[in-house]
Amino acid sequence: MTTPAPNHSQPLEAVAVSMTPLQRFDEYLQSKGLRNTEQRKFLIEQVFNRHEHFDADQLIDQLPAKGQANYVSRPTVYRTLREFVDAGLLNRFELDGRSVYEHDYGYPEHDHLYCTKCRKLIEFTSEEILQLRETVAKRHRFRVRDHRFIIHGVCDECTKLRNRDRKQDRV
Amino acid sequence: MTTPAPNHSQPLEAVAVSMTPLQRFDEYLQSKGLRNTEQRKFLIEQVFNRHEHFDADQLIDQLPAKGQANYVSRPTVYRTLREFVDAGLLNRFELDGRSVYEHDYGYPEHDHLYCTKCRKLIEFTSEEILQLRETVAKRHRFRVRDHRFIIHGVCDECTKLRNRDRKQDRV
DNA sequence: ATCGTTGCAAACGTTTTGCATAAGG
DNA sequence: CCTTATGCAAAACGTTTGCAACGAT
Repeated sequence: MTTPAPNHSQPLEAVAVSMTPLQRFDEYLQSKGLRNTEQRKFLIEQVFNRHEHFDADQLIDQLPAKGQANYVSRPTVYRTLREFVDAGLLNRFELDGRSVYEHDYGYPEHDHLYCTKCRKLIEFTSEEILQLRETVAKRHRFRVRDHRFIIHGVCDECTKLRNRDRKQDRV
Repeated sequence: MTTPAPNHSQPLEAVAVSMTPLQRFDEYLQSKGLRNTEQRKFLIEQVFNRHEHFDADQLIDQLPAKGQANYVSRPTVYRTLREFVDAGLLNRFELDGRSVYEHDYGYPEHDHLYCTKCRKLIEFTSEEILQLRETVAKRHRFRVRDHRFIIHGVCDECTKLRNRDRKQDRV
């Protein structure tokens, strides 16, 4: 399994919101006639506990194992992640052929730099990108829902590491 | 299987190149000490025959079936697509959890609008996106290799279709 | 003659499904 | 009580791999 590094060097500031993720999820469930179960409450807690990019496997690894308290089965994790996305709590995008999730609710819109060496995702915001998006969409009479912009390359730390290794090779 | 529509409404103009894809692939193979087989020659022909976005399954569907002349097995198709990408003939990107390919060699850099209704990919070029990419990368001391920018939404045709359906509903 | 390539079958990793049981409202 | 949610097992999906036979140079 490939696992992207869950950190990001420059955390963006949270946007002020009136409800906690749990409250907002409750509202979503009620509006849909769905139920808030122990598993869902527990997963909300686990997911919004810390701000990180993660995939389903990384989340499952951090959950209690089978037999332990608060165990949640793999299918339920997948089903619940989908609910979180539908509820607007999480953002999903594809990276290296699997789904990666990040906080959406109460978090500013942003895009990513992706280091192909250490698999770190670095967030950045850009106002121009939204303008550009609108310009292009208008030109094609296209109704924009959202976008994905990801810049692939090598981050500063990995570049430095590589340079250091090269120097050592020469000695 | 999900299959994106293979057309794109406004084809970009080909860039002038000195070699055909086959010639360029031959050069690549020789530089790597690899061999050009019947299967590879046939796949080059099939892939560069028409300009479309396609995934592995769509390509395989268009190839002769098992038992017929020029049959190429599924693993070989996958292995060859990878070679084409390595050789710079094709571009690969992820869409809805699978790999999509498009011509790279002799074709200008561009990004995509993706209609989530009809799954059509529409190409567009933007000079600002490269500038923006550089600005962001410099700010994070990031070494850019490339980027993916895809705008999700609904294309003009699908919007018109929907409006027409709504009108009919009212009658 | 060598060594890369092919087709087959089987595996892979991720995600989804059918179904019987459990539990929220 | 009614319906949604869960866990289990198994399937689905796109893709990759090991290997023996084949074929290009």
